[in-house]
Order: sequence, then C-alpha cells, then structure tokens
Amino acid sequence: MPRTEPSPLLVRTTRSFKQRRAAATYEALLRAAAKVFAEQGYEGAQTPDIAAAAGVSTGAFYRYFTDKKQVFLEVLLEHLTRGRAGIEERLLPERLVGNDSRTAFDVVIDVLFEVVRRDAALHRVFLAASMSDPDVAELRAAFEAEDRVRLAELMGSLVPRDVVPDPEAAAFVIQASALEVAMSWAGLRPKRGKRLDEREVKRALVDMLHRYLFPVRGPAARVAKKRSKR
Amino acid sequence: MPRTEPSPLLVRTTRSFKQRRAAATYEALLRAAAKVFAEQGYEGAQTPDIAAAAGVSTGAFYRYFTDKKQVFLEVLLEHLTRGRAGIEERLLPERLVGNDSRTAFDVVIDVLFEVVRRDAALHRVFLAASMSDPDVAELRAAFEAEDRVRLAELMGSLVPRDVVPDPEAAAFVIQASALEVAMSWAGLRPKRGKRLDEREVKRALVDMLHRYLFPVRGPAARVAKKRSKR
DNA sequence: GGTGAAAGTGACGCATCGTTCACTTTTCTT
DNA sequence: AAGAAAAGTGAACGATGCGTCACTTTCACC
Repeated sequence: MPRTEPSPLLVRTTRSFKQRRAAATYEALLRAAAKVFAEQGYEGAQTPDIAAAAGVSTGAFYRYFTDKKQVFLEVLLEHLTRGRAGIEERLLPERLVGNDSRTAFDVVIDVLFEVVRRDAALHRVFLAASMSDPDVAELRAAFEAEDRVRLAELMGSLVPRDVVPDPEAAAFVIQASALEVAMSWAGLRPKRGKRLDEREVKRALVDMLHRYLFPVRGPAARVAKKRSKR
Repeated sequence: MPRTEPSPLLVRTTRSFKQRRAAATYEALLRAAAKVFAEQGYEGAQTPDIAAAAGVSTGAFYRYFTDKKQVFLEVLLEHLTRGRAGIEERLLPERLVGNDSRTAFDVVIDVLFEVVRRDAALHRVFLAASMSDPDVAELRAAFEAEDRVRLAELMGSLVPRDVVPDPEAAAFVIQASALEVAMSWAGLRPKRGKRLDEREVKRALVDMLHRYLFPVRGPAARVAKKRSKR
C-alpha cells in the first residue's frame, strides 16, 4: 500500500473497492518491475517503462514507491523470499532423515537448481547489482549467510564431523560452486564456444560434492562405479 | 596510440618527443581508467573523472578513445591478459610434472588465488558488467573458455581418466568454485555477519578438490587424517 | 623562425532519465 | 447530491553525464 504502510508485499483482506484497486495496481507494478528489471537490468530499467508495463502512468508509480531503488529492493526481497519458500516447501515433504544421506543431498542440490533456474535472469541482475550497490550487497549477504547456516546444519546431520571439520566453511564452498554451476545450467551463458553439456557439468558437480561429503572411508567399495545411474 | 592505431596497449620504441608524450598520456589514461572503474564501477565512472585522474582534460580522453565503453574493454583486456601472464609465469618454473599431482594442483590453486586477489575490485566490476553488457559477457566467456580448456588439459595429465570422465565439465566446476571462493577470500565481502574465516574456507575448498580429484581408490589409507598439517 | 600538424583544453550542447506537481477522474461518506 | 479524499494522469522540470568542437599550445621539419 501507499506510503502510509511501509511494510512490503502484503495484501491483507481489503475492504473497499478503492483499497482493492490500490492493492491491484501495487501488485501490477511489482510484477511489471520484476519483469523490466530482469530484462533490462537495474540501470536499464526506467520507471516510466515499469509504469507502462503495469498499465498505469508514471505518476501512479510514485504513489506506491518513493524511489526506483525501493521497488528494486522490494522486488528482490520477494524474489529471495519466494525462492526460499520454494526450497522449504519442496524439502520438507521429502523428509530427508528417512533415506540415506547421499540421496538426501541430491534432493537438496536438485531443488537448489530448480530455484535458481526459475527467474535466473532476475537473479543475475540481483548479483550484478550486489556488486555495485551496498544495500543490495547487504541484502544478498544476509540471505546467503542464513542459507549457509541452514546448509551447515543440514550437513551436520548428514555427514560425520571428522569428514567436514568446519561445516560452515564447507557450506560456503558448496553454496558458491552450486550457485555458479546452476547459473550456467540456466542456459543464460553466452552462445560462443563449445558450450559444454550442462548435464555433464551438473554431474561433475554432484560427483565432486559426493566425494567431498561421502568419501570412501576405510577399506571399502569404490565410489567411481556409481556412473551407471541415469 | 590514437585512432590510427587500433591495436591496444602497445608501446613500441617511440621516436619523437611528441609520440613519446602521446604514448605516455595514453598509458596514464588507461591506468586512471582502471583505477576509476575499479572504484566506481562502470556506470559510476565518469569520463571527465578518468581524464582528471590521468591529469588531462576531457577532450584529450576522446582523442585516445572513441567511447567510454572502449576504454572499459581495453582496461579489461589488459587486466585479463596480465592475470593470465602472471599465472603462466608462476606456473612454468614450478614444472608441475616433477612433483606429485596433489602438490602440483595446490600450486595451481594458490596461483589462482593470488591472481584474483590482486585487482579483485576491478575483477568484481568486470563480473558485474559481464551480466549486463553482451560485449563484456563475450570477453568473459572467451577468456574463461580458454582457461577452462587449459585447466582440463592440466587435469588430463594429473588425474587418471576414470576418476574424472569429462575433464572439461570438471574444469568448469573447479573454475567456478575456485573463483567464487577466491573472490570472497579477497576480503571484499560485506562486513555484516560472522564473516567466516577465510583460511578455513580456502582449506575447505582445497579439501573438496583433493577428495574429488584424488579419491582414495581401492582398500587404502584414510584421507581425513591429513588435517594435522597447519 | 615560420608553418603545419598533432596534442591538449574545457565550456557547452544535447539527450537521457528520475522525479514532481497541478490537475482530472473515481470512489467513499454523510 | 455534494463535498472530500484517494487514485491516477502526463507534461515538464532538473540533474546528470557523455561526447563535441572551436580554440590554444606544443612540437616537428624545412
């Protein structure tokens, strides 16, 4: 809602027609902003374009957002929140504790890939902006830090401590590599060059993570034999 | 040199005073541009500022570069070329074939970290720009692809084929994770949060790569015991 | 030492947005 | 029904910043 209500992206049970309409245009502006930002980047996106994409005038835009930057941050917040919600929704029913650690981890990786792939363009813009704008950087750091803590906790319950002595550092490494590979997997990489098969890249990532987190311990079976799957 | 000579960053044996001076201001402009871009980002950097930082006027700038974007690309090209040269210079004397594969790979990782750390700010700007500008993206893709091929070749000589069936895919994964971790290691991460120890992060990365590339094969000794090495 | 070319100057043109504000239209209230 | 309040309009303003150009200064060469 307008400036009187600073809390973002909340559309509570509206009463009057007017409030309903205001909420609708607010939503339309948010969606339009997400689209334009994803397509044009932060600098490339223009507030009149966002307003036009939402079907309203420039002035209406500034009734709901004080700034171009504010919309951007709200769009990002929604993007990140939705992504995290998607992860949790898809992770809980699987009930990781039931099956063995390896497949549990595979599920996590799969979900992470899915989440990044949806709205990959917006995520890319997000990453780019986080390198110039301190506020965006802070937002990114906050979300990644929390994700990292969760991943570290998950690893703590999946792999023994002597395999990964510092779970949070390991979580950082896993997070970083998985995100980079997922971004590439999203097909947004340039078309120049041989463009190696994304299936193979993902498989290499999973192999790496497997050997890292579930190494062959004592005298036991090989691990490289797992290749026949899929 | 000015527009007549399109080839970048070459200062051959100049003859006259005038040519010498022109080459000097060209160099000064390039250096100043690198500095301003690294500090302000692409959009933030202004051509008058670059000129001022080089000690010349705005007009002089446009005698040597047609565009703001052209300087940027030249700066990036020099940055990338210098980085690659640094890697090769430091890698050749070590003569990786002499000692065992593990330590050879450690040397590679160390060098990569060093290279990223020097000029980390500029590299960050480079990455950010590669997400909006197609030309920058192409430049990045070209360099990363070539680096990937070299890394894949190196791996081909260091690890047996059954450990890493698709060396180039593996090279991509290693490249991506190492670069991300190195960027974090460069200390440019936000100060919010616990900011986990970079030494630990790097160690986790190296551990992961070790277990990936040099897994314990048949019945053999444990690998997790290596931790005592400070 | 005089002339032409190259290096260098910096104020300004001009286009590009972000934002505003006086105004119209719509809906709520009494 | 009338007046108030909120939603919506879009032309215009102002700041910003890239690039130009008429001009001055410096050097090379005869």
